[in-house]
Amino acid sequence: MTKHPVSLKDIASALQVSISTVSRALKNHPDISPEVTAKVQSLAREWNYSPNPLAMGLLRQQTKTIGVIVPDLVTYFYSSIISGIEQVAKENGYYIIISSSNESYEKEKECIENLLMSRVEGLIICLARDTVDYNHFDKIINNEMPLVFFDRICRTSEVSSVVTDNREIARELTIHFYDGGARRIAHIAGPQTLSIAKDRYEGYLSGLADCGFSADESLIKFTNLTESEATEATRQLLSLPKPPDAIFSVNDTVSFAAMKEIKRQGLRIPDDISLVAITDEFHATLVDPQLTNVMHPTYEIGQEAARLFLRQGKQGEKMVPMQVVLKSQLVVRASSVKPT
Amino acid sequence: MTKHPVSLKDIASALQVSISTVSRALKNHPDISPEVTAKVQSLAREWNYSPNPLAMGLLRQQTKTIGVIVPDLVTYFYSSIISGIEQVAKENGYYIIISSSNESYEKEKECIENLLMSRVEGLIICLARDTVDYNHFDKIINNEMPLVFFDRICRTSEVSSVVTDNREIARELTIHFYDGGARRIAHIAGPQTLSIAKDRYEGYLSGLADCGFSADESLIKFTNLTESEATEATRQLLSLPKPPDAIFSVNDTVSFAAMKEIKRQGLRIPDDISLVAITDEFHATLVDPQLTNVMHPTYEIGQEAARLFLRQGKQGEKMVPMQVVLKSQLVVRASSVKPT
DNA sequence: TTATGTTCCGCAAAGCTTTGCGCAAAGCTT
DNA sequence: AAGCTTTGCGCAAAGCTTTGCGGAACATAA
Repeated sequence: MTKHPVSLKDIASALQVSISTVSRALKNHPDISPEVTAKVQSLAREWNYSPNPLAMGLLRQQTKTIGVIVPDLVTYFYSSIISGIEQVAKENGYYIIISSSNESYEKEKECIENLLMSRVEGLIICLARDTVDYNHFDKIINNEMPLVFFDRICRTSEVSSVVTDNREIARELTIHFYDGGARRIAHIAGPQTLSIAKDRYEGYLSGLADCGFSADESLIKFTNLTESEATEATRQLLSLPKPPDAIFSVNDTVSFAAMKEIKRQGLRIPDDISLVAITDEFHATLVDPQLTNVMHPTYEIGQEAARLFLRQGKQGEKMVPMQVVLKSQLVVRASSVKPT
Repeated sequence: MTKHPVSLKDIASALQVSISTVSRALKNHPDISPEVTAKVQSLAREWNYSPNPLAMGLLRQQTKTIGVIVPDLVTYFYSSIISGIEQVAKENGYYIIISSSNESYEKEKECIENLLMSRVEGLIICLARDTVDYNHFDKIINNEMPLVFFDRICRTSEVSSVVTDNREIARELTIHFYDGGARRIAHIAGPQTLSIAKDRYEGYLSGLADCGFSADESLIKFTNLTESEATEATRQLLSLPKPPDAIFSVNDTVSFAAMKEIKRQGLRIPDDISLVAITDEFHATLVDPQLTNVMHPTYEIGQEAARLFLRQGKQGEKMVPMQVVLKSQLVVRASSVKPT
């Protein structure tokens, strides 16, 4: 049993032919006689030969590797997006290296450096929460290296991206609250430097307007998306002289923090407060009452991001940044329908 | 701006010295004069040189890559274990390639083939649910390639592994039910081909014995760990003439399926039925009532698995399979304490 | 001046694969 | 039989890095 993987050289010396002959025989090159070809192929199969990706990479000057940076690894949202990326990547012969920025700007820069050192062919990135300037992408963009942002994006005129229709769904959702009987609709927002947070905030305002309301400053709380700030924001909202009768929270972390705080105070959902979560079906149906939720097509986001990436890799010519917008879905459950 | 990453050759030709001189200068080899060393290092820094991992891999005959196979990617349990692996791997200059077996035996074999073709240096694996024979690891074991199992393990006399104290925690948990007032303690078990399922089942029996009970066949249901079978098992238990007053479910999927079904039938937790979940804190505290849970040290499992892996890689001599057992923690919350 | 010793650097091979080109032998034509 | 084509294979370079060894240039000693 060979300790090391078998190479063309091994086959060549076993068969007393040259390495080039083996290489050609394996791809049925017409220069090689049928007899030799047969012998080579049969031995290659028997010994389970497969080309050394390192050597191929060196030769072709490509690593067939995509770097992926996400704010965290353990959330369903990101892990299922990664699954989507992985599937398309694998189908096209690519590997992915996954890094987590832990929502930190510094860590994000570090990840990029590391991935570039690993010679990834390009990057698929979801911005960290703390990322507020975008110059660290200069090097990548200038080198015309494939780059795709998803969910939290920036520099859209230069970089392709995949997003969901955040503005629109936030608007729908706000109107849904109104239709469900809510009249004081609060919003726990995220940092306005973050594209998704900004879009959802604007959608919220737009929805309010559609319902004939103007924004009430006291019903809008900005957070940094942490559980503790979200809890605090909820607490403040609930202690208002006239508390909200519905809360639209900007993402899943905030949604669940709000829900916990509402329950902790002994308030009833949706009777006292309607709630919508941005999360997946599993989590939405896990709790009582089941949560109306905005479901993102996470797997598809990943797939689209990978496809966008691959498209960039191909056309060496003129790269036109593209933006793919996927539709989220509002699934109405008990948490947002007030008893009549 | 160079389109391609800078190589030793680029620096060498810019400085009119040989490639070997550049290589040596970068590592402060005494053969190289201080002047040349200084020039080389300064240009290397300026041009942001970093060695090509492909070339290094080819030279050293190592890819610095660990293949990781998990049953699924989107569960907190596995994704946080992967985080742990990733951290230790990165610290030691290793990359990881993650594959999902989707709980399928066939897919697991396929993943192994693919990873071997990618020239991973070894594998860290959690067995798929459907894996019932273990011959597909022969090739890896015979080649003395580093291999570590975690959580769901096999061939322990040949392969190192990381597990939690399943038997013991299952026993404790059963006794905890008894102490909490339960007298008909049911168990929704998993396939007995799976090490963890078997261990927990045995721990359950042992705990019952400690409480002076013998096992009641009707209170034990075997499932394949899917949500649907778990729901069905719960339904059967609840429809017994004398239904259980506590349910110990073998894993998180089953735990939540059981909880949902119990609630669907309008039964109260813990008043009618006590429940313990095997899950993380986030999920345990998300629901009403908060669930007593068995918390696995997931991140540490990943770290330990990676460390075991690295230890194997080093000592080329005699490889002694090691088993690391980590302690799980039983965190008591409302779901298992019956009102007195 | 010659022999010996340093100092400082380059050559080349190895690791694996692909591919343009060259070359020998065999077959064919006239 | 001489010249041409075809067939079938090998050489070598390129992609990047490390490292043993050889060697030129200079310095020192006798």
